[in-house]
Amino acid sequence: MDGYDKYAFEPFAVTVDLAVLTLRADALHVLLVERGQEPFAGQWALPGGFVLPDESAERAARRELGEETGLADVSGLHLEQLRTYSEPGRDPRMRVVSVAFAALLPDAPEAHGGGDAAQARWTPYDAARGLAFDHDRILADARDRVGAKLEYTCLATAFCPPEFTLGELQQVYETVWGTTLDRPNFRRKVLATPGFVDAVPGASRLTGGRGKPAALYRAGTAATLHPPLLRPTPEGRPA
Amino acid sequence: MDGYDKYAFEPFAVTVDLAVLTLRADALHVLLVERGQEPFAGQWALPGGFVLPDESAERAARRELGEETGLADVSGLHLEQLRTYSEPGRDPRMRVVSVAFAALLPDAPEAHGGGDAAQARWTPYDAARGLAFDHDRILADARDRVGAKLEYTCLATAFCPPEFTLGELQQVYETVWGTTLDRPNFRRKVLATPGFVDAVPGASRLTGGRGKPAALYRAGTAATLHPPLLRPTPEGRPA
DNA sequence: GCAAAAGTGTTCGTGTTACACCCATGA
DNA sequence: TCATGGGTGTAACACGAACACTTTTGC
Repeated sequence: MDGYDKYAFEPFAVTVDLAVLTLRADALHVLLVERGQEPFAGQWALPGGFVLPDESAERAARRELGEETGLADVSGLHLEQLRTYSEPGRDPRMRVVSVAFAALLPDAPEAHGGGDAAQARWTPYDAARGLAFDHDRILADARDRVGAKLEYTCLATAFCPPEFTLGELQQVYETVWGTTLDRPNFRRKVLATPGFVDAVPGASRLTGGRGKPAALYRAGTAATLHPPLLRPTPEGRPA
Repeated sequence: MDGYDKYAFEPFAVTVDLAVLTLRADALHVLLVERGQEPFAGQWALPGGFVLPDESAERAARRELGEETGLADVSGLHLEQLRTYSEPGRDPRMRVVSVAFAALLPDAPEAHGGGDAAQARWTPYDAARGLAFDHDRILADARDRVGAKLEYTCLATAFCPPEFTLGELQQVYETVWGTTLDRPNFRRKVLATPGFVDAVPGASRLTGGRGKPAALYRAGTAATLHPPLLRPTPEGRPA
């Protein structure tokens, strides 16, 4: 920004909105809160709140994440800034600029509703329509971003518990992308990427009740995938 | 955001910062303005300004882009939201939240300095250090984003004039990435991607003074590249 | 033994890489 | 005719897709 007319600025409210995503029963779920007052009273919305005077948007997002999920420690969770929504009419009351974030959780504690929200609920992504404000759009952007970043980053481990099987990791990809992947090829691809996952020596876990127990892995230190793990059916090809 | 304590918000100034990028003499250049007042008086900074009460950040960015570059029509230029910078101390005067954008220009008009800025200048990317505020960081983020998007989108044409040769398009990649590419392979890759470029029938242009005139192309309608055009030396591999 | 899930091996085709080579133009 | 840049051809190779097969567990 520049410094001319330093006091000729228009006051805005700055908030954060969170698309808190997790995987439950092999389906993408998002944390929604029920609005208690107008506008959009009774409707569902993404959790969020004001950015306080002494904190950054990132800090505000992490604070809200802790309040809304009820988790004791949210410091390790993946939080990603999506973009900022600033259309003048997006909040009917006043001029509100909102910095949107996506948060990725390994597993979801069922009980919540802490913080400001009267009621909070995990909702399947496909059922989360008709949200307050422009939250439908924010949620769709969050899913797009996460889906795209699975291709070229190690983000998928953010949906997994500290120790996980390759089958669970594959489920993350299949659930977010809505596709199926070839298990042998997926396995090779992941293991061939140094730093994506680290094997837990000797550890294994029975997954489906039957079958061979799967070896356990931890998230590695790598952040990006080279070469990327591309989706089977690319959609972005306008004739 | 939620609606509780609807008037208990802290007023923020909201601004936009622009990393206006172009290619001059086969080098990435960025548009900088010289600050006339404190803080950072006399230092160079990215152009930008306040978001007005009735406009979105995107509209503000495009307005500033027109003012700073002096171009009559900026409606066709590529403008991309990078992220929002909201650290409490980033502006010593007050609480300023800034939405950063990258703008890509095909060619740069030399004369400018319109708008608010006392002086504006195209600066080679590598020479643009020591900027005011956190603009070093914003500029670096802009370059990273643009470099990454060249891999999997058709963004490169945004640096080219309406009609361009494949050699010029290749120069975009080589300049932004700082690498060299194999010309025959680059050519095939681009032409094999439907919608990336459309041939201008019969048209050709002499490029280097000598040599065979190159065929001309226009930007196509496709937005993404499948499969992507990966950089020769991937850097994001923490071992 | 059978079903189910993990893990291994192998083939085949596509796409990238690395070159050699030809074409058209200005000096 | 030479230098320069555009354009074509092609063989080698790597990678991913597809699928058969083995292993280990619970019932």
